[in-house]
Amino acid sequence: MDDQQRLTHPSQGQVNMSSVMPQAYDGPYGPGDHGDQRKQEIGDVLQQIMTITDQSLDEAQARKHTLNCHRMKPALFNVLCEIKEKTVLSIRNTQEEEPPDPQLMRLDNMLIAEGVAGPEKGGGSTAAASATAAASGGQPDSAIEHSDYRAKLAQIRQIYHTELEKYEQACNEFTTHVVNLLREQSRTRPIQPKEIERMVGIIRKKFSAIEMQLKQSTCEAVMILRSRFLDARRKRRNFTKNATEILTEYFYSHLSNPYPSEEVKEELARKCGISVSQVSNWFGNKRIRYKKNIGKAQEEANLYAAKAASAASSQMVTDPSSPTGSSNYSLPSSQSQMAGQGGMYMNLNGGENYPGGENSWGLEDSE
DNA sequence: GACTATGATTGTCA
DNA sequence: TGACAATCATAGTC
Repeated sequence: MDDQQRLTHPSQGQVNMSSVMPQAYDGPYGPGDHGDQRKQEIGDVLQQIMTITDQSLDEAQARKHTLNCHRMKPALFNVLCEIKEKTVLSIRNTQEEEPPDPQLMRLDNMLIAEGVAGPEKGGGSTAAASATAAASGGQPDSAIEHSDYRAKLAQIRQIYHTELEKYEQACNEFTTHVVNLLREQSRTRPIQPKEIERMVGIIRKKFSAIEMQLKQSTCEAVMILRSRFLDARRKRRNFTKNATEILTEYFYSHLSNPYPSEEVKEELARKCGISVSQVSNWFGNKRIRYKKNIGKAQEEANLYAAKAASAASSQMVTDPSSPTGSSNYSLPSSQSQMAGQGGMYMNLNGGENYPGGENSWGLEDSE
């Protein structure tokens, strides 16, 4: 039996589309079988459905009850089922599992990495702690800023979780509400469990879009916080006068070979209260800037030479056995003596131990 | 606000 | 991988 036949054939016990259409209706029991009366009844039922939303809740409940008990209800329900069957076909295949949103995954990963989402790790910013430590080299200032950063991050974390909780709660409430509504409606119109699932899916999708916005703005907030607190360039602090003094002294007392070993760098870092990489940076910058501005550097070198010489002479008075008084480091013997006597610095003008002279840190005769 | 000093970063090279 | 050179970005000074 084809569709057309089925739709118009009354013997199957089905009420078809045409049965609710007055112009095509012959009555479920055949033509002339009180057709007009039944048409009227169905018309009434439909009218009641159309007006049900305008009525008060109690009234509507009562009407709903009447409708449910109506003898034509199963027949009408079948019609609706049939219509549904036809229309749902088009959406049936649209519910395939979607892959996880890469953008959402990226946001999630970032929030976890930053300690905003996921389990709280040591104040919510282990990553921040390591980043700060690396950037600051353990300066006292950084401790204050670090705790400040942690506090702000914890604040962001708290807001994020509060908002997320709110969204989830609202989503659950709304979903429950809609599911209940659909279940209730399923008594008067055909609603399959799959449709309810689909509706739940739609709601969840809408809420996850809101959630994504929340995650996005949280990420932005963390980025701003990070750039404000952790960007090393932004938080550049000049070294203490003492630290600069120590480094400069070492530089000029090793001018023929201003390349401290790792051990010396560590020692300098410890004395200056900075990191080894900062020491490396400092020497890198110093060497380049020394070369670039040799005239000015010589002035500075002579200043340190004079200082070293006076220190050495006073050392000689108090401890004549000491070979050097200018440096706290275990200098190579020749340099120590030169530095102790101010010889190396004086040689600057003679062009022997600085890049402007014969030794341009080619390192062949650095020691 | 302009200018300089300076610590840090980045890209290149040996 | 360390050094160098260029550059950035902030601090400090005038």
